[in-house]
Amino acid sequence: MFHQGSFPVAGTPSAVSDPQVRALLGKCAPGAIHFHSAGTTIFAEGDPSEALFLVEFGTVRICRLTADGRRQITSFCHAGDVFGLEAGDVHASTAESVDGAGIRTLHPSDEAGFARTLLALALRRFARIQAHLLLLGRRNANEKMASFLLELAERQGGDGVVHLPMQRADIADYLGLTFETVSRVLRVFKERGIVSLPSVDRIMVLDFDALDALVD
Amino acid sequence: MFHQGSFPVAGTPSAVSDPQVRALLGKCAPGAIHFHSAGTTIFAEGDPSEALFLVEFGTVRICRLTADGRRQITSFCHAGDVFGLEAGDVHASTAESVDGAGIRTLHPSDEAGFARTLLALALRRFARIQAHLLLLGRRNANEKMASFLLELAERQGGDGVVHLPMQRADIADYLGLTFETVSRVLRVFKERGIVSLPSVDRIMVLDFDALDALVD
DNA sequence: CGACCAATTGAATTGATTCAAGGTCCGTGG
DNA sequence: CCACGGACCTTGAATCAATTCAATTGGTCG
Repeated sequence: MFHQGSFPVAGTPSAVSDPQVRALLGKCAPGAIHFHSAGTTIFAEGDPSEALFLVEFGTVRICRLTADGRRQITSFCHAGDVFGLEAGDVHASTAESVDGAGIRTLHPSDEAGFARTLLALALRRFARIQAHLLLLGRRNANEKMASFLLELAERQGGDGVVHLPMQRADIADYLGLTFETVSRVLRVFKERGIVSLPSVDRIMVLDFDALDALVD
Repeated sequence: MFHQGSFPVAGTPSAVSDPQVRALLGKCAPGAIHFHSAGTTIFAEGDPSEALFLVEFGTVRICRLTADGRRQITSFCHAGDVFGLEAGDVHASTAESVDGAGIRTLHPSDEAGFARTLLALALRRFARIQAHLLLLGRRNANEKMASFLLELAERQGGDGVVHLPMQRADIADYLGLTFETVSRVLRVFKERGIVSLPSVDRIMVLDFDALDALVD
């Protein structure tokens, strides 16, 4: 079993394919990689914002809570994603490891051109979040789930077998649903022959067209 | 009645109080102000993204549509707000005048430091949108409406009389509701003595604490 | 095996929507 | 000046999608 909490691991060089993130790495003092075991907090709402974070492996959820405990996950960050960028000097969201994640801390070495690199990243994130607004505000449970599966499938780039590093409650809080509804929608998809569910954390997409039809 | 469409008006200097926007203005060639009458499009999804826009007066809605016509308004922009910033070279959203708006076009004169200024703006917008995600995903109709009223009230900075430049359908599409629900929630607020409704486009907030209690 | 946590499934409930009238406001033209 | 038309808003009743509540099943670890 994984050790609890966060601890440093070997600082192997990042193999990041995204050119924008590579550009960012070139402008940062690369920190050590820390391992955060499943469920642990990387930073919390209100913590001072001092660095950026790069996901080396694993999955991170970025979330916010209402006073009475309802949670909204604003994004999942996978290997190669950068998170922790904030408008102010404290974090507005909490970042938690979903499944055991290796996180590299990036301390910006203040150069010219750094803002430009960061801007590109921020704008890209911005675009994704705007798409998520449409999903949360105007799509039903089936459409939300279809969108989520396609997002993961594209991200993982594979043959159609999608790995779910997060549990049902996380998916629910990302899509603005309950975990029971997530479960029910998956069953409906299975009954319709759109997916099969070889195990609880893997989904095999059999009919991409059906999912595409749902999202648009 | 207003002339249809967009036409130039006198290029009086902007009186913008926000320091970040002022900084941006200093790094841009200030374009002319165009007047866009109510309901007209400033730019549409897919249009090439070539400039930034500053709201001089009036209100602008930024929105996205699903294929079957459902609409999500991602933000309202009021006087002093900048919009039109995009990750790619085309607009991902549509911008429309809500009530007749004066819009100044800003062409970035490419200087050092421009990215930094823009980054600050983008991050601020980013923070607001993230808050909106929580609202759309995890709040009920009353809480959404309370949040919206407080947002407008703060923006207008006044005594508690809030002006609504947009109609019910716009509010609904911003909050992920139907216009009927917006209407009903306002009635409930009135019945509870939280607001009074002197006219259809003005809301007088009588009990800010009640609204605060709803949003958090 | 037994305990525990996650996921599934069913049944009842409910918050918001849909559908359908009315009502209000405002500008236009007789 | 008032009647008319149209756009927007309000309100009510019925419906429905998703939630809530409650078991039950499945999987994992000590």
